[in-house]
Amino acid sequence: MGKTSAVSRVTLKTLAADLGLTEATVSRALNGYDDIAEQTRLRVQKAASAQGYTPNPSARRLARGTAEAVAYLMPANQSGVSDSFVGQLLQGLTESLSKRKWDLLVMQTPAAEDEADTIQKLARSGTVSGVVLSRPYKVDKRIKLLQEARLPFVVHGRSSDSADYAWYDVDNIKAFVDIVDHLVCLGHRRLGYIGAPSYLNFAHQRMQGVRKGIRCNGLSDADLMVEISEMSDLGGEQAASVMLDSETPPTALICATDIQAIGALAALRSRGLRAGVDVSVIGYDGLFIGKHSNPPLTTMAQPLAHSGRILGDMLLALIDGAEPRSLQELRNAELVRRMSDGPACLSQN
Amino acid sequence: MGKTSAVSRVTLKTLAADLGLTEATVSRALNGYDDIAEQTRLRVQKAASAQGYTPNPSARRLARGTAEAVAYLMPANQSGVSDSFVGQLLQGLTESLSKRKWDLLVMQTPAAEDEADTIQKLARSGTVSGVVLSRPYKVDKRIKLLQEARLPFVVHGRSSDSADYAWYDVDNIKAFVDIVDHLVCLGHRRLGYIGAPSYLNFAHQRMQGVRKGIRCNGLSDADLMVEISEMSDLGGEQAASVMLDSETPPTALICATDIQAIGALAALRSRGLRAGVDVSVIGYDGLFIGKHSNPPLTTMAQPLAHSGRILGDMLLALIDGAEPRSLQELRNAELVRRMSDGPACLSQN
DNA sequence: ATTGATTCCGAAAGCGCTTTCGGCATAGCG
DNA sequence: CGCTATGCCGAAAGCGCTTTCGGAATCAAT
Repeated sequence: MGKTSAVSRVTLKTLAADLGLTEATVSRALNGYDDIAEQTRLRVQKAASAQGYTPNPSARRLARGTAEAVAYLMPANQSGVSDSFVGQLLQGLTESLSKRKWDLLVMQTPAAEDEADTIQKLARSGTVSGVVLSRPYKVDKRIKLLQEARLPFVVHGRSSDSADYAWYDVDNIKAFVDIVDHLVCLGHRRLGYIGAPSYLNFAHQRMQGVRKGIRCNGLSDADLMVEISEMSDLGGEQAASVMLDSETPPTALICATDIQAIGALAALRSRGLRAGVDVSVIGYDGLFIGKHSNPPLTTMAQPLAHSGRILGDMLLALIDGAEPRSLQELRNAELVRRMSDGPACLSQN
Repeated sequence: MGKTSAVSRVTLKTLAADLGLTEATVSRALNGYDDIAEQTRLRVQKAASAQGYTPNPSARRLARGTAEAVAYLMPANQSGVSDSFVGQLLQGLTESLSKRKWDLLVMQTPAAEDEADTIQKLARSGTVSGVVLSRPYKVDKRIKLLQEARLPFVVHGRSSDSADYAWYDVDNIKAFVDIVDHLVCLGHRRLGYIGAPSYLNFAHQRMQGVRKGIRCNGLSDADLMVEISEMSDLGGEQAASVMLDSETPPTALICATDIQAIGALAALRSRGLRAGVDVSVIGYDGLFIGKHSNPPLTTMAQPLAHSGRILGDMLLALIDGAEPRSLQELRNAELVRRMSDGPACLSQN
């Protein structure tokens, strides 16, 4: 009862029998071998589509020894706020994979303990012939495991040692240097940085960018106040509060993510400070929602429009034998000025 | 070169050889058959984990005749704004499925033309043993196709005829009746409704809810102004603009989704109108971002915290043979009052 | 000691498909 | 007309696993 359809499947065997041919011949006819008479090929194709034949993927994969599928390793849901980019990424991935009619699996790497186990299983079982990994850690065991397992993979982002694998990333350092440049141009000299936990490599990179920007602009570490918070609006709000309530509050707040920046805006509002006038706030991500925050958020927008497709294409190339090192793509983020930044408020100096 | 690892896989055969047993015995030992001596079972399990044996899923699926996988049919990306709930849903689904170690595939139903084809292929190929469908249309061909294919499925939402399949949905009608009630209580008598395309059934339901609320409160159709827009901030803004610029603008705007509501807020601002004071705006979804809009958005929050897990559990139950009709769950949305609603502004009457 | 019931494992078939190999035709050549 | 090429298809093995069936031990019972 229930289990599976009572409808008799149409298999190669039944098809072949119907046509008076062998399974082998039908298979080759359908798979474009050139030792099949054009006429029979047509006959077979017609019958196949007429009877609605669809090859059983398990059988084909078993026989071919290939998975015809890749896995996307979802980032663990940090602090409640589910990542809105996941949907976009998946969409691009499916697009890319559908060209070969491959399947896309999504999995979550479980607790750190089981990480190794899970990935090794994934590799050894041959469930997939490739993996897309999102948001790597600074040192990411999963990457090492994938390398050891010789399972092709591409990373959305980079870990600290990114030389030997394929990745697609945004130049976080440059992005945050640019932010600092921008703020210094506006006259800001005391900056605050609201960072994210630095085991996430992008967070580390962004922090590096800020420090580099400070140096390049002739400022010193004393001019930079740093607070690390979790990646949520509340985290950003708390971090901003700490800085704003300090003795010499910064005149500009740089945030590792838009979510935190939006929290920072709330902190400003609750203190009667006007973002973009009294204190500048700049975020990173280019989230849609920044357009509607109060005030609209100035942000570094990262290009992730086609990242899913790009990652998918990279992975396919990799599986086809391309060199991982030849598949490394670095994009630039772009400053989107809205209303939360402005010239340094001199009265505060 | 590339393709697959050169590392010799450990299969049932090698394992069996190592142990001096038959593949059959090893298989049964690993799969909990009770005709295996406890002692040998232990021996086998030890060797298996020591050598890192992981069964080839394709082979197992082929032999067992079951897919051990389900598919999630992503909603087509309406108008650019990718749906943030997808990530959350997938997380819940993977959780639920991991209990059985099943795989989760994500696919997109392609253009309407290929819909039938795609679903029939999905069913006939036996790629998956179940499907989760999101955001159905008012009349949804996919549902009929899944029924005909006798492929177990659960729907996140409902189509117009929801009697015979399993679903998990929010009571949209009640939610919007409640919104109308709330606004009428606040003294509003001229309402505007910013709806979504009604081929999406939830949009249809919400519209019904509004109309019902109007009737129940003794108002007439003349008291309701309706604009349908696409589900985006711009759509909402345009729809709101039309209504606000009309001869007798409504004193309250009900929006089918938060995204549109946020657009409506923008329309208010650009006209110098204060949301919650001059005009009330209420959205639906309970999106996180509404907390930070300008002003914070009053909204009907739908419970989707565990929807993924619930849908997954439902699907598994269904595959186990449960009656679809016994797997229908209706939840209620909850009004979250923030700052965008308030008493009707009498001066406008 | 003989019988019948248990316990445990091996043998074998098969899931649906792919792919190599060989063989029978037919066509082309001298 | 005999020869080698070529075109086209069938036979068969095998991918790695599951599952039914039967048989060889071991045990308890008479």
